[in-house]
Amino acid sequence: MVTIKDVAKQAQVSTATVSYVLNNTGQVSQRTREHVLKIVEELNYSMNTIAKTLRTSKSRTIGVIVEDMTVFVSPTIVDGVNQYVEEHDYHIIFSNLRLTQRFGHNFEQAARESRQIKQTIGILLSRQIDGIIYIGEHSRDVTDLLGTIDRPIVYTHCFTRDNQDYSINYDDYTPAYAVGEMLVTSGHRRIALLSGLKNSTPAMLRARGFLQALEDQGAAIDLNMIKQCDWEYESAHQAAGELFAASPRPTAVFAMNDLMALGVLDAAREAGLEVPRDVSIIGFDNREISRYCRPQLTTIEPPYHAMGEMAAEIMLQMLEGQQPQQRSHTLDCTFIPRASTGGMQP
Amino acid sequence: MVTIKDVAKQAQVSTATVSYVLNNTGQVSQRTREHVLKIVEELNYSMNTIAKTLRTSKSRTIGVIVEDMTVFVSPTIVDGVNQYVEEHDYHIIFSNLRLTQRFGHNFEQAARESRQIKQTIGILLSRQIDGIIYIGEHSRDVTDLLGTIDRPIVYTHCFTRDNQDYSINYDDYTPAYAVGEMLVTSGHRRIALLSGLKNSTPAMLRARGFLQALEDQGAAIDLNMIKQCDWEYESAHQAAGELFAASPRPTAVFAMNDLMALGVLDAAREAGLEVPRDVSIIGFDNREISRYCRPQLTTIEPPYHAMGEMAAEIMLQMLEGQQPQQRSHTLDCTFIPRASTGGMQP
DNA sequence: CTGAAAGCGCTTACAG
DNA sequence: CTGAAAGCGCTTACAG
Repeated sequence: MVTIKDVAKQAQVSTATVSYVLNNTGQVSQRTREHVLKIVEELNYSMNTIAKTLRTSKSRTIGVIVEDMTVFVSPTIVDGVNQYVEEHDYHIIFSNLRLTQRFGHNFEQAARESRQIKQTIGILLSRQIDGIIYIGEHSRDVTDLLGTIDRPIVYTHCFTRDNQDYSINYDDYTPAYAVGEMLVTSGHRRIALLSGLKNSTPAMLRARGFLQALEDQGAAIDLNMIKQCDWEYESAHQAAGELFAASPRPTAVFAMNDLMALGVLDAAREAGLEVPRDVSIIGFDNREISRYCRPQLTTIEPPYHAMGEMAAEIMLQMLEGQQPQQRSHTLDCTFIPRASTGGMQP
Repeated sequence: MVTIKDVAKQAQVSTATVSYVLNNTGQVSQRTREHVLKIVEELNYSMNTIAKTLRTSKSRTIGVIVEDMTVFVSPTIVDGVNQYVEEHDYHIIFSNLRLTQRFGHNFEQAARESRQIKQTIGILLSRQIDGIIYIGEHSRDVTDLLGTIDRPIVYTHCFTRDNQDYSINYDDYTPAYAVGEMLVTSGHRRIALLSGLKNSTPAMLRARGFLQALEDQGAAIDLNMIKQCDWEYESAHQAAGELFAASPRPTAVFAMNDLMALGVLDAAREAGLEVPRDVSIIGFDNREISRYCRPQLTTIEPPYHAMGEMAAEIMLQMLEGQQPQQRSHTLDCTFIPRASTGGMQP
């Protein structure tokens, strides 16, 4: 391995000078600089970042902790983080908690296992990461999960109580409001809502936005048309079956995610209803399946990539010594209109 | 930051002794050991891995290069790697080439951009990674893409010429053979094959296995029933449309991936054919969509997680100084029977 | 503009 | 069984 010392000897200068040239610090004459650079080239010198880190105690490495890599949101967020940091000459050291795989969706249990999380953090810290980006599997309160850490943390796809920390999430309320508004203005009056688990923040926000839109539009809210489901296909399939069997049945259904919307789609088919002629269906997430089911599903796309980028951006700002003003960021979703929605026939 | 020196002073021993205790090396009396450990605890000492790496030039960190994180195979493979290395007290430093996003599927271009890959590797190397695991976006020859590196490399979901290097892939031939065999034995005689791009290794192997099975079963191979597609929905949708319009039409279609199988599914519906009564359809990949389309798709699941684990296993073996015998590993796929296939009515 | 030297936090022959 | 000391490859006041 060729070191700065080899370069210095070969170039007949001190290691200090080589270091100055390499880092563009200090005052070095143009002549010396070029000479050193030539030798660096000749010797094919490559910096030992580890040594630099030990000396400067800056690793230019961000620890990225993802609750579960195999959940569909994770790769895109990680990709966003990765893209941003690489553009700024940082790197990522990666830890996958595998929370879902270990504990299923029993997050109470997982919370108790925060010991494991703390251990993971300890390991990352021992590698002198400059900060931590924590990527939640679903948007929820993770206060106290990580413990106190004397380094910058940015949360994304999750948050902490009272915005103690920096967090990047997306806006659930507005797109749900838009869906409600859109359905009413296109003539629907009997609109059903299939909710995710009720203790979930996104479910709450989406319900609130949706119902507010109905109210603002002067549309009656029929409590029988609001069904509590669990984010999964089957619960929605069953609930929609009941809705479609009732009389009068809904002419539009907003399911809080694409999986549930698929359940609705199948229930409609089984009830002999045609989509969107007889019933409009809207999902949330813009998962791949929403493009390949028939008819294609109108849905809402959360800005996962942008969340990753922004988490990285805020992190690097902090590492440059800035104190970003706003703690909590909420990015906009995109409405994806497809074939599963249509206006009511007059 | 509390260092080994602080511990040594507090414990009234030398830093050497502390190091011996921490690493379970050298001969330390039980008494001293316990005392040191107690101080370590009290001071909440945590190792500076960077310093250790500088000293030992072993970072216990693997560089993982993934061609594209957002391609569906990647998260699972990464997860496998990550799980294995963490269980063995290694870590991952992560780089995403974003090849598809930058160059689309124009891999000739991408190959020329191997300069960028080499730069990425340079950066990883400067961080003193112990080895590199390279994860391809699709199974293909990546010889010379990385250049020469004086550290262990393991390729997965791709390979190099003549098995120069260690590589982990899955077996394309056998499951394709099994599909052909299964279709013939369940009574099908007119069986269509929708191929991926012809210059692709998996497409070639799957075709070979499939056709061999037909031949071994004594089933006639009708060249009109073999269609060259491009892995995407639309090409398969169109090809299947033509197949179903012809007479006689196929009673079974093997599409080389799930996306194409969906195209076949839609073409069947449009042709008024019921699946599987009128036509059986089989895909490949076991993507999420294959479970949510109707009818659910019979398909084949490649062992992505196991590939990641095995890549990591081979890597760690090399890092422990072993020379694993076998260079090229081929793991088995799993057949996933679902509702889109059925036997021929007699 | 350049160099000598200390020091980042560890490990490891070596001596005792 | 334990300690003194060199050294991993860098950076950075400081002196000149």
